[in-house]
Amino acid sequence: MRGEPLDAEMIVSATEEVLRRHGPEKTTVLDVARLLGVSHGSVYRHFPSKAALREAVIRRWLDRVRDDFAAAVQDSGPTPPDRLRGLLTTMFAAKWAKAKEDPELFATFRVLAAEHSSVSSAHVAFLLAQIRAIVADGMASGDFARGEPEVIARAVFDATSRFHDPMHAAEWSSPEAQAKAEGVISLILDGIRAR
Amino acid sequence: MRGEPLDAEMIVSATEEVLRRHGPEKTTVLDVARLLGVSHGSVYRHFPSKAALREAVIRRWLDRVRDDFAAAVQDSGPTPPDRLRGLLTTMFAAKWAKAKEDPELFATFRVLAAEHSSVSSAHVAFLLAQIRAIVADGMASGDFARGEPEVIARAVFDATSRFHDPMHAAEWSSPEAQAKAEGVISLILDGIRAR
DNA sequence: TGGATGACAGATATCAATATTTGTCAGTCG
DNA sequence: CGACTGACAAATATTGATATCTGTCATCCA
Repeated sequence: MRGEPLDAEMIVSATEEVLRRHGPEKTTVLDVARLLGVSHGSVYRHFPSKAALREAVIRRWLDRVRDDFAAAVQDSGPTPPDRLRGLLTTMFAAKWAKAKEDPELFATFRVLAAEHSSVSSAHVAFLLAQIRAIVADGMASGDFARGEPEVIARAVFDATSRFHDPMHAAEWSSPEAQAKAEGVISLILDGIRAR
Repeated sequence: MRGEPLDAEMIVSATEEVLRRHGPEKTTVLDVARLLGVSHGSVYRHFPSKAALREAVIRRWLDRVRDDFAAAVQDSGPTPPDRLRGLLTTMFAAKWAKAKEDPELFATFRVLAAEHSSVSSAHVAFLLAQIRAIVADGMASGDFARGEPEVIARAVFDATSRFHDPMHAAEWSSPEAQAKAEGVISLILDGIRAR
């Protein structure tokens, strides 16, 4: 029935497709197997449980978001303040665009991310590291006031939750969202700038 | 069966009681009428719909929160930076305490607040006004950098969403919550301080 | 021999029949 | 008279009988 041999990657792709079509509530292992033209027993040969399969899907999804984001962030500006502003702006824009273009799919991945919090913690850790790197640079160059980069990066992340946490996705379509984000970014940049 | 005449206030209190006992999903107008010893038709004499009744409940609840909060905020400190820190700290502490002491009831009011967004917008407007007053004072006294108090207050409010928005209540019980809040408050205070 | 299958038990979801609730209003009673 | 009642239609929720799904495993077959 199929030419290729069945592997984990194929199963994850098929699961993503079913999730896209039916949403997180209605996707069953049986649907995934059906799409692949195999029995559901075969899926269980590659993943120990439905939960593990869903976790693999959200992990791959977040890995792709990470790669896209890393690519988009390259060229922000020369000085740390500009780069931090660029990083945050890019981060918000990327999430807002995804949420807007396909709200259903975005909600689906939000459910999966909530289900597998350790995977999303890793994603948060990555974003935090990006911020911390710029903060540390800025402290070294004298653009930012000295302090603990880890702590400052965390504060920047927390202060901007409203603009990057998927929990707030419903607010992102509001017309003031952009202005609010800029207000908070400016406040933060003033907060960490050297005096 | 009852000594007192039936009025809107009694009905709101009874509704609050039923909500406390059964949660928002399971409270019916019939339950409320039963608790009061009247027919449900009598309730409809005072409120045009179940939604209007629920709105009255959330409005009274938020009015009480506002009064408690206004009382608690009186004595924060002499200078605007101290007062702003005090205001935010008090605001977070008040909400965190409520959420911790009775999470079910807190969740109930969260549902009602989401249902009647205009009522909660009014509450947000009150909190914003409190922040704006201190920000404006600080600008006048020279403690804070000059700017548009309205805009700055909004940025302060948005940057601290994570610590006051009931949406994030689940995170408030985490041990790092306090430290995160302090990190963001410090960042903000540095951001608005005069240079 | 090792990946794939499908029958199976227990858990979960679906669906239609039934019961409850919302909101109205003509009528009761103090 | 005017606050209150309770019968009622339409909307919504509950229930329990039925169907589907998850996860296991003895068996198949390439």
